[in-house]
Amino acid sequence: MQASKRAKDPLICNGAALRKATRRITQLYDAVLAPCGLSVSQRSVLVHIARAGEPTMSELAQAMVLDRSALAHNLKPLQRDGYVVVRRDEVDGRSRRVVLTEVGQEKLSASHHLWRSAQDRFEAAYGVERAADLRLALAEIFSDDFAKAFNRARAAPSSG
Amino acid sequence: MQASKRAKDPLICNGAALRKATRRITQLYDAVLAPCGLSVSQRSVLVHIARAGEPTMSELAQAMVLDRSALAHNLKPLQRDGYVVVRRDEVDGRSRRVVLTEVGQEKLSASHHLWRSAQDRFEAAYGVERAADLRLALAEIFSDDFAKAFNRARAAPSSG
DNA sequence: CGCATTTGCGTGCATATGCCAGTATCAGTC
DNA sequence: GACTGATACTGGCATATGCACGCAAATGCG
Repeated sequence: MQASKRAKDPLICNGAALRKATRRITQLYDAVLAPCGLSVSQRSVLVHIARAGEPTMSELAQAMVLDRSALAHNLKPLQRDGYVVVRRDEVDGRSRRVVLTEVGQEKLSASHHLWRSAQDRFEAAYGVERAADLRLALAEIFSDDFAKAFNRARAAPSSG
Repeated sequence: MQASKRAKDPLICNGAALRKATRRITQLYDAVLAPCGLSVSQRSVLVHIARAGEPTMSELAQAMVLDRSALAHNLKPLQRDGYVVVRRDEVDGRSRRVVLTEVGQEKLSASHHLWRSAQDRFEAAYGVERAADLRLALAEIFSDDFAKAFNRARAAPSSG
């Protein structure tokens, strides 16, 4: 009956399960973050920029496990709202560096307590330790090494 | 690596981690599924329809943890390609029932070995048991009960 | 220095996802 | 049987995501 019982079923797609969980968590976090006007997705971009300093488009896309063109699209609303600016790299004219503006930094700071609230709620429901373990598992999965291992792994000869 | 060490950091957003892992897995699975012309997302819709029989839009959306309007949009390419049809419910004229066509069933069957290949690769890299545990964790997270627990867990006291 | 290749991005198109407003339909009331 | 409220769905708008293709700039080669 329960979906949780069925989840052990090897016929359940890992990708579909991941997508469903992501949709749910995005909804829950977005609802909590709503008052500050940032979505989880948008806040994640600002966090990654702040973490990296002034990354190029490629560096930022790589860090976010995001397609370059998708990143370019995602930056548009953030540029429009004045949270980030993109400028040509001084050394390599092909590269663009993404920079967090003052307004963007303030917005990010202002979003922190709301994000913390959402995170706390998640961990109250799921468990602090379990959440940390989950993040570790997810970090392994989205790592470049994992993608390499996936692509190296030949499909197991199905019994038939 | 540092990335995996940092994942334990309580300042890492669970939502962002989930989104990154989902983007990665979607890319990996989609690449394997490409020959059959279905994406993980599209195949997941067909799987859920097959599993449910002839669900209404609401039932299908609920099962997929997907917004009703999002589901309606997602069905359009599948209708256009003749994999599903949507018809009014005989009893309740407001409801629409989503039905898998012959072509849709064949497409789903044809995609199975490709999906199995992707799933096997994932589990070769991540571990069969660990994958089953992950699906269980994800199923817990996207369950309605979890959403209720999340929404109950409020730090701020409600006036009433 | 001039040209072919490589590299870093942006654009256009298609799909994915969600919110809100509007429409159609059903159930209950008088 | 018309009015009222609830329910199921659709459409419009905005963002998210990725692929194919084209542009601009750096690099390698003669």
